[in-house]
Amino acid sequence: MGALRAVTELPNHPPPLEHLPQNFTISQKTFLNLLITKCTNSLENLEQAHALILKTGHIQDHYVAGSLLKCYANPYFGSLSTLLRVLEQVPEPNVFVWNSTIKGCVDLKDPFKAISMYYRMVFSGSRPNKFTYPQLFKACTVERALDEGLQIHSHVVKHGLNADGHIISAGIQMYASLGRLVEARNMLESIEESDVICCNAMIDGYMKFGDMKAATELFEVMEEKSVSSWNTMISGLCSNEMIVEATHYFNKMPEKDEVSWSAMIDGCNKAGCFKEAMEFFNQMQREGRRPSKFVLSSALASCANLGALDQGKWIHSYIKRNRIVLDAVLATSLVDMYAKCGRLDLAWDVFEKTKEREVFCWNAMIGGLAMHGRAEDAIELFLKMNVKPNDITFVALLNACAHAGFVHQGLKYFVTMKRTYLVEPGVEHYGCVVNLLGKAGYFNEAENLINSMPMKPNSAVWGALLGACRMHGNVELAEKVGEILLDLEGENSGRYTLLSNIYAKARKWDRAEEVRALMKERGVKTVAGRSMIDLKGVVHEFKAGDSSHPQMKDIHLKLEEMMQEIEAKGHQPDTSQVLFDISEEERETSLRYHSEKLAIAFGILNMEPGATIRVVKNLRVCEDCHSATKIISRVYAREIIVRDRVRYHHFRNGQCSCKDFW
DNA sequence: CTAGGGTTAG
Repeated sequence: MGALRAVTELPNHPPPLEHLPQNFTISQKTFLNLLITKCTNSLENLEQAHALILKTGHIQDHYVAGSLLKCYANPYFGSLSTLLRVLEQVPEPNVFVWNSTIKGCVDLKDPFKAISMYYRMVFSGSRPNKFTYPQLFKACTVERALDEGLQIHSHVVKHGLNADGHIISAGIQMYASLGRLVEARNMLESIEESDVICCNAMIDGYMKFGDMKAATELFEVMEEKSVSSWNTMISGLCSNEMIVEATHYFNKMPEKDEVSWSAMIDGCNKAGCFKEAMEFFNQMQREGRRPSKFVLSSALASCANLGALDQGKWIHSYIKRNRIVLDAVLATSLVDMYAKCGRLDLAWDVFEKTKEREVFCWNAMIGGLAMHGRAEDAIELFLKMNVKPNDITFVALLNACAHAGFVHQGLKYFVTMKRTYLVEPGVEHYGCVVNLLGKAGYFNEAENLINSMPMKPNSAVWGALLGACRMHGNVELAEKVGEILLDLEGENSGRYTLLSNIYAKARKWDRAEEVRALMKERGVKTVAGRSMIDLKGVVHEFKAGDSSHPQMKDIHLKLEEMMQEIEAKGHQPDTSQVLFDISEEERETSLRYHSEKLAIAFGILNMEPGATIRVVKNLRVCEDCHSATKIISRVYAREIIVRDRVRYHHFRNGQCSCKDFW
């Protein structure tokens, strides 16, 4: 503000004439320019500076006007409408003013506007330069606008700018992201000297389309590789689930930076290797490297998926200890971690303290409540949202309704999401509603909905219906849906398991056996059930049939004892489904227990009396385990929290929070 | 005169 007053007073207090520099107006302009670049901390200041610029006529100066435009492109309080209004105030914009406008449109998330501004620029006779095109290619990338991209490319060639690395790398990215790898490669070949960044962009493009061979070949022939080249390889390999190869590059690279660690840890997460991700995070600690917010956020995601509450808490305290700013993303990661580790209370603490809540943060909290079956709270929170909900929000909301059996509420939100909130329902929303209807036993309505979908129902939609058939023992429909599913997604072992279990429960043993035989015939491998439990910061993992855990003997003894105990208290073992989730080989060794029973026994064995046992399972719980766990919670006076693939089960005193509805 | 490119997070 002081600076503003000073400049306002400037014209009234000119320095003595003999000291007036010849370019006084220039220096005033420079001062103005400095002022507006320092004014970006609030819209109010910026508007005052803007008024001053208009009043003094400096808007005619392209240098000043360009800087002003840049300020209005600020993502915090900039807005496209003011940006464009400022442009209209600039007489005969020059190339710099146009470039600032184009970049502003891209930064303010209206890339098509950027392209149309370019056309206006060309039409007005301003000649684009090498600074114009990178932003335009970026705009085409975001909008997936191939036609415009081709035209812009031809302009680049026409202006003789097709040797500029900045432009070419943006062009490569555009073509590659649109799957036009040949065009991207041609662009790369068109520059004479090899440019590291262009090569990296090309490698990234190959990786995104799964062409690891081409990516590796290019990487090998590169004369000079930057750290980013290695990083690009690592994240590309990880996104193609090639963790071993990525690790190889990670270990081989001559120097690692922040991004290398982040790419490796997040890459493991993306490939579903959460334990490996944690190991890299721990390795990073051992090597004394300070994790960036990217790494912390990825590590929190690993904790969330592993149910590693202690580790997650440690990261939270690390963040506090080191006074790392809890930005919107990091706060959301924390909310998600706490919710997924079964601590809604702690998730809520973080959520409540987060000032600038973006839609992601709301989604994490609403999704967390949904997972725990707390539909009323999820709906209440949804109604308090002060930002526009997005598609994910409605997935969370509809799931909340489905978990709690709120059919009418769910249907209401399904209708209003489009009408009131202008969010177009996608196939996943239809899946949620099919799940909602099916679980409540409205099979006709669910089928009608599937038939009326504007898009082709995917396997998740049919899977939701099959799940409902299991709950209600609807064998006829299961048969029909199963056939569709095994056709649509013949490689997914879970579908065979579910269908076979439905038959088994209806005592149709021959049909159950047929499904199993079909699976074997098609060579589909079962996904082994795995349960994880976090003990003092170390995640222990159990698989049915895997006796590698050092305490396995004690665990089995404990389990035998537990089973006798609960059978005496009325638990009737249901063996019809127990054995199918594990592979043939394991079944022959006659293992009686699903992984979560092993994990629970381990917990009872090792944790202090009364401590809550938290288990995370990769599949859904079976009925036998569910009813056994209920009784265990009563007999052993333990709270047991099991997170399955879809939701939470909070067992306490012989009851489960899902009210046996899952 | 100013400015532009690749790899990492919810």
